[in-house]
Amino acid sequence: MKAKLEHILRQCLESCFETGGLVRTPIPDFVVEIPNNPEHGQFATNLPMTLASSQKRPPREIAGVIVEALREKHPLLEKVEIAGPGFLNFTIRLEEWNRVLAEIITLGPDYGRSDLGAGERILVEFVSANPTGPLHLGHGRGAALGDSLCRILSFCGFEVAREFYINDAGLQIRLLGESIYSRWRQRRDPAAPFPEGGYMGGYIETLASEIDEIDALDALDPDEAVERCAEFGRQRMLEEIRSDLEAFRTTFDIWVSEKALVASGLLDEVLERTRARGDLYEQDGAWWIKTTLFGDDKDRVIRKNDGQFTYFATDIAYHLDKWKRGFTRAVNIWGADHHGYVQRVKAALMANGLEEDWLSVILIQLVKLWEGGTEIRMSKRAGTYVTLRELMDEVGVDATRFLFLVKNHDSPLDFDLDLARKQDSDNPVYYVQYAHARICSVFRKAAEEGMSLPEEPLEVLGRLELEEERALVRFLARFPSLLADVCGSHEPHRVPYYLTELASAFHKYFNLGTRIPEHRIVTRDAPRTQARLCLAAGIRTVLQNGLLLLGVHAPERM
RNA sequence: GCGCCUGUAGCUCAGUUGGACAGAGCAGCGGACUUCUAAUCCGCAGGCCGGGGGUUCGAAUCCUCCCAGGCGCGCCA
Repeated sequence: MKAKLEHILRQCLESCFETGGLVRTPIPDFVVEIPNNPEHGQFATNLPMTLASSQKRPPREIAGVIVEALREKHPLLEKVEIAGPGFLNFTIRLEEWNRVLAEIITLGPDYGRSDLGAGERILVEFVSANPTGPLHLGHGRGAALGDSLCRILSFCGFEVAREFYINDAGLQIRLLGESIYSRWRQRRDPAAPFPEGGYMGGYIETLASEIDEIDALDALDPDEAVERCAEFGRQRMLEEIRSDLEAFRTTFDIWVSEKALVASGLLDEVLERTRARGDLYEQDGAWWIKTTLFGDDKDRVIRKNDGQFTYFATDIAYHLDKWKRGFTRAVNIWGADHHGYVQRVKAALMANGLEEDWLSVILIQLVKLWEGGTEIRMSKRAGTYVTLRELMDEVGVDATRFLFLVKNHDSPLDFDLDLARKQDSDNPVYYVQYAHARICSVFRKAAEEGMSLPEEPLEVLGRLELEEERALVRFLARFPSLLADVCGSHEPHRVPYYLTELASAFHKYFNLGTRIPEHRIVTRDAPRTQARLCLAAGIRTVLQNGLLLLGVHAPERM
């Protein structure tokens, strides 16, 4: 509806230009929005004010010209008013709103789907954990965010690829191997040394006993044995990560191995190209890339003086590989502790001829865990951290995902275990789910009374006479533009907020019937009941579609 | 020291990309079940939007300077 209105306004301006009512100028950026104050209409625009300077006329006068031009056409509009310093306030005809509701019922699971992305190919890389240990809460937050964003983008017509980058080339994997090998040796010789900075978690011991059963490490020299342990650990941890993510309802299309990437020779190609452009130089026996040419604060080493490539080098190669695979845009979801790398990666990509905004990086802040009013401190090195798996087992996937998604990614998240465990309405996920279950229950009741949805919703929707009902219809109409906004802002947290607000409006409406029987959905008045069932069906559809985009179930009973 | 993020009710956070009088949930107090599910709803109370200055018709939102907190500033990965 908002998009329609914007379109109408543009058309209207064009006709004002043609008739000479307004001087032809470029159309400025203006907004159509839903005012907080209902007295300001169902929609409002600041268009006249944005035109004031180029037209050299007072906003209210311009508004008058526009209103005059609108008056003739557009059956959509019930009322247009000039208000305040030069706003236009719109009221849409009731029939139009009812048409939207009828459409929601027809579209069902497709309501909100769009071709906004026009098939644009976009690569979303997220989680990308080192396969050196189980996933922790930070990964969970990234998984929920990335997965939900992907669901929304593809619902809106983007062709999305979900990718997990496996950091399996560096010293971390070697250290994993050493840690496992050490634990294996300690099974016989408790005095065997444990590597400095090694992985302390109990899962290392599990891996050690697993490998003991299938592999004769005794027969190998230590170096080979560590190698074997590393490969075994990598493999097992990847399996575990993959199955944990699947349990978390997060799947990936592509798993890229850093090791394979390094072996592919792409790195040499990148270096050659960078050298050819003159953005590579040697100093102190190392190779440097001139990232300062593209907004970085200092140049960066990509090959150390010992001949080893830095992590940064493979990162550049990796991102160029994404580009070569034909994606017109890339989104990375990183922990906020990596923010220092954003500019240098972008700089390196620009040095290779890419546009700066080809890559956008979403940084997610830390997750802190709270229980009984105190913070549970976690340390990966010491192996004292709560895993995503434990959290899922403890509070369930629905609550975990919802609580991760409900906050903006750039503010730190306090995860309250006590709250997450609660099976009541304090827990926002149940509040929303309950609204859905309640509607399902209403339909069961209606069926008992022999009532169901009408064949032709438009014939009965005129019976939605309560202001609460009409406001609900208008609220449902916002869903598509909400999703469009999320595609642009990469802020899925707006969806749970919207759903919570919708659930609240529904619960409020439902409760009208507890005092006044005529306000119940199912009454003896058949046409009115049918109209209200339409409304309930519309709400149910939006709740279902919205929850699905969050990866949260919509239960029929609770 | 430099860079990024954050600062809104006692607590946790929204705030439609600069709009009209600042919102919600929890916590507190007081109410509503012979019901389509009370996992719900209604009412009361609670604010110098960290602070100062600026930009304009208009600022929680943009600029600038402070203050406080988090994170990052390796030829580590």
